[in-house]
Amino acid sequence: MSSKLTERQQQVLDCIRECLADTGMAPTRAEIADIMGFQSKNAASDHLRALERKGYIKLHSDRSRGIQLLDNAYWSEEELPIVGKVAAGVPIEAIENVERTVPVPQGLFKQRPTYLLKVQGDSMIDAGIFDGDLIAVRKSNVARNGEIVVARIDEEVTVKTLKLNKSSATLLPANEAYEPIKVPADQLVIEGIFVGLIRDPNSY
Amino acid sequence: MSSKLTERQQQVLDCIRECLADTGMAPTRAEIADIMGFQSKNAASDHLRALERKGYIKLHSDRSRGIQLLDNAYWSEEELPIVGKVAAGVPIEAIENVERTVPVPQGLFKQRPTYLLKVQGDSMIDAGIFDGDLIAVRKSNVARNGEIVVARIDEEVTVKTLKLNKSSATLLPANEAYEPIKVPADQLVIEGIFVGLIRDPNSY
DNA sequence: ATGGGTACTGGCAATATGAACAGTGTTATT
DNA sequence: AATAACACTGTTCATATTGCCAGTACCCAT
Repeated sequence: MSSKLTERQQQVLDCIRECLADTGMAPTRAEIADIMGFQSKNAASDHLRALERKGYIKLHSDRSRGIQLLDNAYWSEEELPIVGKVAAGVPIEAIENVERTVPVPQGLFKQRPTYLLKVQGDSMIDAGIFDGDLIAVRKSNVARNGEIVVARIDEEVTVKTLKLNKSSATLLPANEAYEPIKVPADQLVIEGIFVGLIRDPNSY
Repeated sequence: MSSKLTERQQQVLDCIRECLADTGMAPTRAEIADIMGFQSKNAASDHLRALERKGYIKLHSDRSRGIQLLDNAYWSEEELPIVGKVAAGVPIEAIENVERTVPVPQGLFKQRPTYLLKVQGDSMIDAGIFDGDLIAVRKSNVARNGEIVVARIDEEVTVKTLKLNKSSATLLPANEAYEPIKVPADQLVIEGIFVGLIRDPNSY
């Protein structure tokens, strides 16, 4: 259907999306020009016409901010992949690991998740994260003290609470049966931050 | 927080929601007046100012269509109401109790929830249901043994695991600090069944 | 080499829109 | 009886915004 966008057009589309997410209003041509760094409003106009021609937006003529996003329901739902059993050495975002996708609406969680991870094991049971739960993860390689993170140590991925010391980090389980894991700061790879949880008691 | 709306103001708010859902654009004062049947744009202006004062919308001055819906997501489709503190005697689905709505996509949970309930207290903590969690509830007046239910005893609403005996029922908490509640079958009112859980660690 | 799509600058006119001001009438509260 | 909030009509003015025309320049496929 919708033909491919050029890099610039994609940037303009992203810019519109951001405005929408930010203020709830579509931008004016002048605002787009301002954000994108154009000297002329008409540059934005041209891009908008291109985006409409390619089927990504609908322009309501003579209406202020009359830009309507089409195709992907950006503002109703976003399909997030569920990353399942993570094989050793495979990056967590590898497509091979995607079991299925689940629609997660924007704004369900304060922080927007990048993907979902199916929890295995009960090491975070005292934090209310159970085996089989889906956790919403925002991809990030940094995290703050006390946050629940998805971390990788030696090709293994776990969910733990992050405790930061001066030169090392500790991954804290939430289950007495498990021991805290102390990791030198340079061996720890943060994959993402826990931003939400979804549990379905009827799931299989 | 946000004070109560008059009927007219509610209608104007609905009108804005519809415009947003329909075209992706907030309406102008003239459009509101047109839809609502006002002869004067200023009638719409007055209502908008009232809505802003009461905390339902944000008006961006001097911007066309500068109406931003606050708190809840603007594009209502599969929005489920969050039922908060349930006052004694008030039916759980009373409109007065609706704090806000959250978009929940169909298919997120195996069983489709009817509403969301914000959990208060830690009586189900061992079942991974924490204070502040949102639980998705399917309205039902029957439940099977072992299911986690939303039940009402003497005008009070609680979330517990249901244990059915011959002539009575027991509501089982998941916290050692709480005692099981034995209820004659005819005094127990099932409000709904626990069908899912949503947790946002960043929610205030 | 020619035409079309992309990616802009710059400017102008028409209109869409918000804001402010001056009123009228009703209802609820003090 | 006075005050405030509500629910409007009607008008004017400033400015926000769109739409369009005229150019320039680059790249790609015929």
